[in-house]
Amino acid sequence: MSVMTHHISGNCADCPIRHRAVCARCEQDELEELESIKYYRNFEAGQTILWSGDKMGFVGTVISGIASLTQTMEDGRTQMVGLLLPSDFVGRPGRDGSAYDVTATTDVVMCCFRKKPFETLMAQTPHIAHRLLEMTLDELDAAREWMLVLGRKTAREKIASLLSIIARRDASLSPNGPAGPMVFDLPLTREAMADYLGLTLETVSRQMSALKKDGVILLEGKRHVTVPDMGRLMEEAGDDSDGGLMA
Amino acid sequence: MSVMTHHISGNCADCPIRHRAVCARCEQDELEELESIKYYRNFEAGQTILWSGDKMGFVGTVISGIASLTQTMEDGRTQMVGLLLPSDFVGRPGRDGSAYDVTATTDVVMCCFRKKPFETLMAQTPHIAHRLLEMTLDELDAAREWMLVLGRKTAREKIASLLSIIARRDASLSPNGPAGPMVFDLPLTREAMADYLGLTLETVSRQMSALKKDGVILLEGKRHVTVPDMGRLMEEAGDDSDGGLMA
DNA sequence: GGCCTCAATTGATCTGGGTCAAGGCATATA
DNA sequence: TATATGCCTTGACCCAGATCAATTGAGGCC
Repeated sequence: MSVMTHHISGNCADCPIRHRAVCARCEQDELEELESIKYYRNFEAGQTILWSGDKMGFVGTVISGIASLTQTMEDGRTQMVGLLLPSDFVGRPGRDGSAYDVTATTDVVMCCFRKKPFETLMAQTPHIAHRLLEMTLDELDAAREWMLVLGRKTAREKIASLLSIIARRDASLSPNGPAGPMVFDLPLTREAMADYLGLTLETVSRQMSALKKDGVILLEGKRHVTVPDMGRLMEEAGDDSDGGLMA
Repeated sequence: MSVMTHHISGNCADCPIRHRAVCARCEQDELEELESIKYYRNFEAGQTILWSGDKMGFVGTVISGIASLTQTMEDGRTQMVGLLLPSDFVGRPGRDGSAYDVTATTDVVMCCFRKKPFETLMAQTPHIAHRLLEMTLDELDAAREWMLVLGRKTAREKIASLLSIIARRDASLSPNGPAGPMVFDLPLTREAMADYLGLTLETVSRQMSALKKDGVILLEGKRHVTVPDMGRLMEEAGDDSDGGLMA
C-alpha cells in the first residue's frame, strides 16, 4: 500500500456522508453500493492498524481519533510520514502491501470497505477514480511541503510549522473566528511530535518552552495550546505563504 | 500544480512510445488523440520551466535531461522535493497553479500536451486517469521514503541513499548485470545534491571523499562514479529493504 | 601560453541539536 | 499514605554538520 489522506470538506460525523464525500458527484446507486460493502473497525490508542509489508484487505476513512503513518529503520530510528485525522482516507487501491506502519495515536474508529469490491466499484465509476486522484495529488503536495520542513527548517521553525498546521486544521475551534486567538489541544505526545519533525523529544520540549517564554503560544497543562497571534506563529514557522501537510 | 514523476518502463527514446506508456491499455484512437495535441519544448540548463505560483497550461513528460522540483523560503533556503528524469511526467491535471519551481538541471526536452485537451481526453478515457493515479501513488511513496532520509539519516547515509537511488535507476548502465559493479555519471552538481539531501555542498563534498576513501565508491573526475558493491552501498544507506525516490 | 569562470575540495572553527542524566508532576494501584 | 508509571521538563556536555575561508582543477576563450 501506501496511504492517502485528505480532509474532505463537509460533515464528517457519520459514515454515509463520507461516502458522498469520497465521490461528491456519484449517483445514489453508487452510494448504495458503497453502503453494502462497508463495515466499522475500532482500534485502541497505541494499537497498530497495519504493519508495513502486510497485505491489506481494506481501504477506509478515519471517523474519529488520530492515526499516523511511520517508517522505521532497523536500528529503531523512526520518522512519521503522515498524520491521519478524521475524514482522512487510508488505503491504496491497486496495491497489496502497506509501505508504512499505520498506528492509532489515540483511540480510532474507521469505516472500511473491503478492497476488492471497492476496486471493482472504482473501475466502474470514473468519478471515484478522479476523486482519489485529486486526494492523492493533495497528499503529494503536503508530503513535499513537509520535505522542506524536514530538510531546511530549524527546530523552532519545525515546531511552529507543526503548531500552525494543527491550528489551521482546527480552525473551527477558534472562539473568535480565524482572526482571533486559536485554541486547541495537541493530539500528539512530545515523542510523536519529535517523530514527525525529525527531532528528539527533548528538543521538542525545549522549543515548546521557548515559544511559551517568548509569548508565541500559551500553554495550559502540557497539551492545551492558545495561539494569541496566528500571524506571529506563521512568521516563526518561516512560512508566509503556506500549505498544510494535512491538506 | 503539483508535479508527478514516474519511471515508465520501456523505450523512452521517442515521444509516441511514451504516449503508449502513459496509458498502456488505451486504444489506438486515444494515441491518435494524444498525438494531435502534443508539441515539443526545449529548455537550457539552469532555465526555469515553471515558477511556483504560475498557472500552467500544459502537462508533459521529460524526454531527455534532468529537471528538478524545488521549494524556496524567503531567506533563500531551498529544498529539492523531486527529480524528473527522462520519461517522468510533469503536471497536475485538474489544478491551475504550480506549487514548486520546476527547473532544468541539464538541458531538457519535454513532450507537452495542452492541459485542457488532455484533461478532456482524460475524462473520456478512464484508463488514463487510473494510470495517473498509479503514478501519483508511486510518487507519494517516494516522497514519504525521502522524508525518512531527510528526517533521520546522517549525512553519510543521505549521500549513500542518493547514490543508491541513482544507481538503481540507471541499472541498465551496469556492464555486468545488476550483481556486478554499477557505473554511472552523476547528473547533479554538489550543490544540487545538497539541496536534495538537506545538507550544505561542503558536507556533500566531504562525505563523497569519505565514501571514496573507504572504497564504497570510486570516483573518476568529479562526476563519474563506480560502485563496486551495491550491497555495501545500501548498507551505508542504512537501508536494506528499499524503495526508490524515483520509483 | 595566460586568464577567466565555475565546480569542487579541504581546512579551521563554531553551534544547534543530540545525548545522557536527574527530577517533576500527574493519574493509577494498593 | 505510599508507590508505581507515563509523560514531560530541565541541565550539562558533546559532536555532526554548518559556516567561513582559502585553494585546486578543469574547461573555454583570446
